[in-house]
Amino acid sequence: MGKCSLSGDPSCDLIIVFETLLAAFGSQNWWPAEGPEEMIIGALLTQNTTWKNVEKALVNLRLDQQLSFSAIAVTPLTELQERIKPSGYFRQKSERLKALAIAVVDIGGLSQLARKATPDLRAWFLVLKGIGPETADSILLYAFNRPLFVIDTYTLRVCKRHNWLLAGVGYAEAQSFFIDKLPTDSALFNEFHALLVQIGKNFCRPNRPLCKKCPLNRFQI
DNA sequence: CCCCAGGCGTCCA
DNA sequence: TGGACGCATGGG
Repeated sequence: MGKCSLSGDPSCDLIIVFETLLAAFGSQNWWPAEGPEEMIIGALLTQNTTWKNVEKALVNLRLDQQLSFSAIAVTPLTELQERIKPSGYFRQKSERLKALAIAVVDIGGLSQLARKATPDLRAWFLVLKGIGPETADSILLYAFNRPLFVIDTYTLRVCKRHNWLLAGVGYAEAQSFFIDKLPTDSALFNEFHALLVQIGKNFCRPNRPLCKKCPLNRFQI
């Protein structure tokens, strides 16, 4: 329990924010996927895209027995495009997803990847086109159980709306804001991020003033 | 009609 | 190094 870095009030700790969110929304049990491969595929498809549209693409892939890297690695690009079309950017995403699948297959699967990735697992993913910091951290946290805090548009928006972070703050600084104040705990990071998405969806619409009903209002500066 | 969604790569100053 | 812009479908 660090001292309060949110507002100067020692009672106002990020852990208290977490407890408040957990009480408001309950355990989220993320990521919504059957296994690590499905999780990673979903992570790529959900970039700047609603999860509802991603689910349609995942259904298409599942029905065609294509919800695995081994299948995607050898599927024709045009077929892959048809399956993932509902999740948008299908030309870009199909190329990137197939390249990722081939890379994973080449290294011998996810368990081999976890052992052999150099210089480390995060860097291995970041080299691939279409995998940036958020997608890489999501994969590490939700597929590999590594304690990295994921920063997405919801998280950034919530932090800035409540004045925890300044408007210009980017990914790395926002990530430090959380990991520097929290115990290194992948289960905590997992649940916390999922809860921040919930608060973002429900009480933090873009280009709008602070929502009066937001459960986090007592943590403002 | 508008804006938005669980980003990222490229380009340009 | 950082801010615009394109990518694309589907929903409110």
